Amino acid sequence: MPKTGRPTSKDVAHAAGVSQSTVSIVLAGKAAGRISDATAQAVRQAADRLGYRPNLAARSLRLGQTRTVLLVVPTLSSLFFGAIYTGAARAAAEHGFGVVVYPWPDVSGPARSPFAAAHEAIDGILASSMAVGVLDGLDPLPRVMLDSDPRGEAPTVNFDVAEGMRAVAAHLAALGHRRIGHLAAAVDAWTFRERAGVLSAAVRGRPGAGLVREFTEIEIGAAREAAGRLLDRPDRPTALVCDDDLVAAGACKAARALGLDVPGDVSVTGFDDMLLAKAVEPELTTVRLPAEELGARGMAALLELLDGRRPASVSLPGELVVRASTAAPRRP
Amino acid sequence: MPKTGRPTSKDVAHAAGVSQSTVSIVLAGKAAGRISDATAQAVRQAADRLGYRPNLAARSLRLGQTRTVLLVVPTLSSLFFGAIYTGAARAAAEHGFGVVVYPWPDVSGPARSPFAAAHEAIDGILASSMAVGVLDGLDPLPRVMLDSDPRGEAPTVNFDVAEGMRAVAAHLAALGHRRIGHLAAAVDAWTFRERAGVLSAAVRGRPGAGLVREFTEIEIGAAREAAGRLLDRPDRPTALVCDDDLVAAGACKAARALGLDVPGDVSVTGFDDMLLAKAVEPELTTVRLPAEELGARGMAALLELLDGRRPASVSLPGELVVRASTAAPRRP
DNA sequence: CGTCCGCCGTCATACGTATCACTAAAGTGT
DNA sequence: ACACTTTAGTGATACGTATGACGGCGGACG
Repeated sequence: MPKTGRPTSKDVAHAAGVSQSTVSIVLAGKAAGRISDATAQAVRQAADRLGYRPNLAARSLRLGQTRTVLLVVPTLSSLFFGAIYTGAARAAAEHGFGVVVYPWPDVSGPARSPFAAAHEAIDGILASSMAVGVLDGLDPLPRVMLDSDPRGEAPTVNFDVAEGMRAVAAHLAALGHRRIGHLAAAVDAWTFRERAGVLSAAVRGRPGAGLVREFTEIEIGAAREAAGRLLDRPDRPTALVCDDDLVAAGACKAARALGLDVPGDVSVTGFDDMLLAKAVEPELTTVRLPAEELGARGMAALLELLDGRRPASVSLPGELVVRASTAAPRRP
Repeated sequence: MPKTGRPTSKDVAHAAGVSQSTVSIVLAGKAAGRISDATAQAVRQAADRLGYRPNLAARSLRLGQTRTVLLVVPTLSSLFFGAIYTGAARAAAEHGFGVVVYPWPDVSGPARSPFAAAHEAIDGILASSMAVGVLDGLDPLPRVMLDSDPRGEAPTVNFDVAEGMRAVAAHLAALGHRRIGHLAAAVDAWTFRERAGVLSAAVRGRPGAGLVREFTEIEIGAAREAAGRLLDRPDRPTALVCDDDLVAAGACKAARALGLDVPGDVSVTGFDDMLLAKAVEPELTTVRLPAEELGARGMAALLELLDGRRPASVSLPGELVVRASTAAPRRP
């Protein structure tokens, strides 16, 4: 009967002339003081020769843990969440963990089957605040929240959007802008509420300054329309603060459509500093959010949590990047 | 001793007053003719009440399959591959399969551990042609290639880039362009070789037409430089054909930097029609590639393969989308 | 009345791993 | 020489599931 399928630890044991237990011990790196160097060498060689790799299902069953965590994000068709994934996956890999990602609601079929499927085989959850709805009714697995309200029960890893937004406001104030428009994301998430609150406060704090706000989906057409409404006002803002680079790109388009120059007639700022910010014309003044680092730090916190420790909540600074889309207003 | 951990099928059996086997049979949907309806009902109710969900590790161990497939792409920090993932994950979810994604080389640590980790627990591989290098030395798992040379051994699901590129060439020819520049992706992949070959042939087929080519990374700065080299030539092309929308955005920037108007002085075409194409100014004439559908069809093919059938290779048509970045040349 | 058959369900087992409890042999100290 | 420790390794078992081989219990049929 010819051998079929992948070699098991028993096969390795047979090949090396030892017991399966020994193989397990050696390959787990626990040979020190229990197995002689010679035997350990022989086992490793046999494993190598046979191309042995442990069966993860068996290991998971035995250990009661999967060394896999779930990442919940609204979508992966987005550079921002793609970067978060990349950072999270890298950090996880360094600790021998895998990441399965559940984009919600992108993949939500009629049933919640895809999530259910993923959910059975995970040890913990790393979730974006924007996907919080899907987390209801799940097992109380260890959980870390990304860019979410720090007052929640779970540890959080955040961007310091308040500081970023304050920097934007200060930058525009220094240029002499007094009528500010805010293109706010029509998404119910802590980060956007925070941005709106901080911007309002900053503008209110300056005598003679005013703020008007429109909400928009994070989509180019919608952003363009919303920006159009803002720019159509009799007291047209001289600067448009946008919650996202893509929205800012839409705002630039709206301005151009009205015959306005950016930044000559109206300044525009973005948020995120993804690839898009340098691809559009003019290049966007924006707040750089280190999304990949957010993912990595979030994963690190989750792994700490799984390890029984209590990770501290983290807040990553955003950095104002001044490019070509902001300037002093012509007629303040 | 208080119950700890998740309920098992044994717990359900106990609660329903039947054996564990019966629970397994009922919940697998194989009750017909073997278990009475009354008993089946009782089992299902007990399972529901306890919140039972099967342990996937145990199931995988028993069945020798994981109902999980691996998606290999160069990166997820890209709208294009993000869309492929989304399509693939949706198709997989419909069949109760999970997807674990391995972005390569984004997450490649010093060791190939992250991949190895993922690899142990999968039934098949769906791989982008641009990540082909990482596939060497793996178990001969069922495999479907995305956008790859159809002459390979594995089934492929492709874009018909030849047809798309021919449409671009015809569009530019109809506008009166004769000196064509090609900003080709400096990536060794079938799809780009195909594009270059088709464009060369199309231009060669028209008397009096000429083609110059520069290679570039798919990155905005590099694209800008390469486009600059093309536009600096004494016989400056009147149209720039780009292998990617991002490259096209770079080309537009280079043109503007030289004081050239797009499309007045030079036409530019992109490829992919991702979000970027409508965010830049002018909006790009490009070839729409249905990336999400590619992912979905690829996954469907892989699932067929896992089911023992032999999936047919597929070629998805790309569609020319004419927007504002192309026009007749001023001085042909 | 004996036998056979369909129905309903249980028993036992194996998947591959990690680990606890144990043993046999060799070394150590007095 | 004896008790004791250290070294090197083995045996047995459990994790939770799916399934092939059985078994009891009616009713139907000859």
